[in-house]
Amino acid sequence: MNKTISDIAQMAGVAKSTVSRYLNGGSVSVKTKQKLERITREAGYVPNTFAQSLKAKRTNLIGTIVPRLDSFAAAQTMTGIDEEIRAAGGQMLIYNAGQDRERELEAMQELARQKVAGIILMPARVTPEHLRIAEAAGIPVLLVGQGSDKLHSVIYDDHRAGLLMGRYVLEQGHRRIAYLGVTEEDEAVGRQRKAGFAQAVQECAGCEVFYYESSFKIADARLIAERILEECSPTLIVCATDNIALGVVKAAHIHGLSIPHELSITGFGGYEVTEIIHPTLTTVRFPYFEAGKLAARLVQRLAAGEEVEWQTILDVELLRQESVDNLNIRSL
Amino acid sequence: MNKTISDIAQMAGVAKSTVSRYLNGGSVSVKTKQKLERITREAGYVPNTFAQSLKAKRTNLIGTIVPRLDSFAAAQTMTGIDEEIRAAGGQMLIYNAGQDRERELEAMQELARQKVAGIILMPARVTPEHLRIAEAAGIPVLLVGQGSDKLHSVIYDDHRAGLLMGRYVLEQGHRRIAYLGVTEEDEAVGRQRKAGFAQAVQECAGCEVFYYESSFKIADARLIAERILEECSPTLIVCATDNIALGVVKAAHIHGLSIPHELSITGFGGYEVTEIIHPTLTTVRFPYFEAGKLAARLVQRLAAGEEVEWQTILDVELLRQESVDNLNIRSL
DNA sequence: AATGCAATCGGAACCGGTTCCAAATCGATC
DNA sequence: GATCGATTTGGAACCGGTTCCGATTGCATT
Repeated sequence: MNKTISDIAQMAGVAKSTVSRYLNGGSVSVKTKQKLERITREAGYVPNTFAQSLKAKRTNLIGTIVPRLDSFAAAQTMTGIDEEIRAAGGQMLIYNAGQDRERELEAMQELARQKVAGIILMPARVTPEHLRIAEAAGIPVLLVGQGSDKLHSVIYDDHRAGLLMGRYVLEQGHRRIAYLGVTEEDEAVGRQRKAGFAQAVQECAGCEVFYYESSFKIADARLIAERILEECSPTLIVCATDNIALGVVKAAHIHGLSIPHELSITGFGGYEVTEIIHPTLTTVRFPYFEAGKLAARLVQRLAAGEEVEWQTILDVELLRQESVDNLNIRSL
Repeated sequence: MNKTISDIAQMAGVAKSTVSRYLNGGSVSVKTKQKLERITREAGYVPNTFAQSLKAKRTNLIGTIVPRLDSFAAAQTMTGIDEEIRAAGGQMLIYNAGQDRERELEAMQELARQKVAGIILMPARVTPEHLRIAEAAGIPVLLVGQGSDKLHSVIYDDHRAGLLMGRYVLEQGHRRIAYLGVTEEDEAVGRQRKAGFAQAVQECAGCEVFYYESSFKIADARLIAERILEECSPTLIVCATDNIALGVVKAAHIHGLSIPHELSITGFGGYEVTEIIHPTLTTVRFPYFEAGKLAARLVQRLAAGEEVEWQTILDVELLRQESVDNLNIRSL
């Protein structure tokens, strides 16, 4: 049913090499060019991608491995990647790892099998296994969100994000603070953000901080928040992600605590929802979309054999909104 | 650098047809089986997908065309599709149409070119162009969210959703209501939901309803909400999507209106955020995830040449939450 | 009209698999 | 040890393109 290049060649009475040359802009006489134009159009000819890739030994696909599809950060990053790749005439193949390291590794191998031009990976943690597979794959692998000294990466300044947030809330007069973080297995979110925050705390005398840990899920965060409220009744809870902050907001509502007067809350991420809820959530904006665009550009340059910067650190921005009370004013 | 089947054959001292047979579970003696097992492992052989697909003339890819990547509904649906396809050993290729009909059509053609096994399409509207391309593509196309008498589809009971919501809010005593909908070009969201709601209104005497229209964007909804509040000061605003409802919630906060006592608000969708915000949003839950799973199953069966039900209507569920005031109690 | 050069074209090989068919091998039986 | 049938194997064709190379054609020049 679908026409092949040989069919076209036969219909036009030329060799298939001529048809191929016509299709790829090789030297073809005006006469045959016109004839082939007509025939390919009438026959509705579309070249077979596999045959092309088989010969070319490559594709214009960029594989993207995301931890999950239904997260704001992942969605924004994917949108950025997609926009950039499409502009360059390529395509994005999305692989959902479902927050499972095994599947992340499988995905890399599978994408390598499919000879994608490059892989963009958003891992929770970079393990030696990742490096091994990336090396064996023989195609460029670029990390987003987590750095590595062995792979190219686009990362956020998580340390500075923590520092900015820490300094800001201390400025606002908070001295009894709970930090609700995530596992330290996550270098960027788990360690760096916390480290930045801890540095800010160190710069300030007489501040008591209680560290807690949650998963990335809203429901989990909410449960831990209840424990925090019982155990140490802080004036503020700094949450490692906006989603965690949403869980804490929920817990505060349930406890009947008004935000920010009875409990201040902050997040990290800059999710759209932070501006929608009331009060709006003070957070640090991470440029997910821009990271996606940049990652796509870089991985395409890598695929083309160019040298690119080893690591790009994207800047973050503190968004001062309504969920943090200014204790200085109140105590006047 | 990458080994081919011929390399393996040479190393093992057999014909490449034997290697192929070994790989695909054909009849091979125990001895050569063991030898090939060892050699393929040591050589790290991985078959070339293109060569396989070229011969097989098909892939195990399912193409998914979404209107946008950063929407709750799309993310949930994609997650469902992905889960189901992965379980069947297939893969999902995501195409982001960016809410642009032209790109939707392009995507269909491009996916057809790549000989995907089937296409899952989430269109805002089904046009004759869609049907034409779907027909020409020669591969199964399944719609999610919008129906058509020419294509297989998985849809939601939008009419019933509107009806349920309408009846519920009328039960709660609301008689001065604004309905903030979307363009009627969108058959499901724009027409059916509104029609269901309108039917409920018809069943009830003495109810005044004001119809407005917004885009799907939170920011737009917020602007229109301000106009609604000025123009007709309803006791309740029924919004065609949860995102629109979020925009209205925002506007209400800005106007200092307390929800639900001074203004009740409802949405449609059942986005996660509706349970997080305070007050929680009364809405109708749409089974996006289940729709994705079902769509994936169906499109795979279609790809296998099986007959499947032409249209599946998934049921919706009213979620009574806190954003609707019960006027009956108040007026006692 | 013969010559030379560039533009155009056809044929064949190749990419890396799968599959068909015929040939070779094997073990069991007589 | 010859015969038979079942297994196993090798060879070749094929999928649908691209590309190399040599042959043909066209055109301008002498």
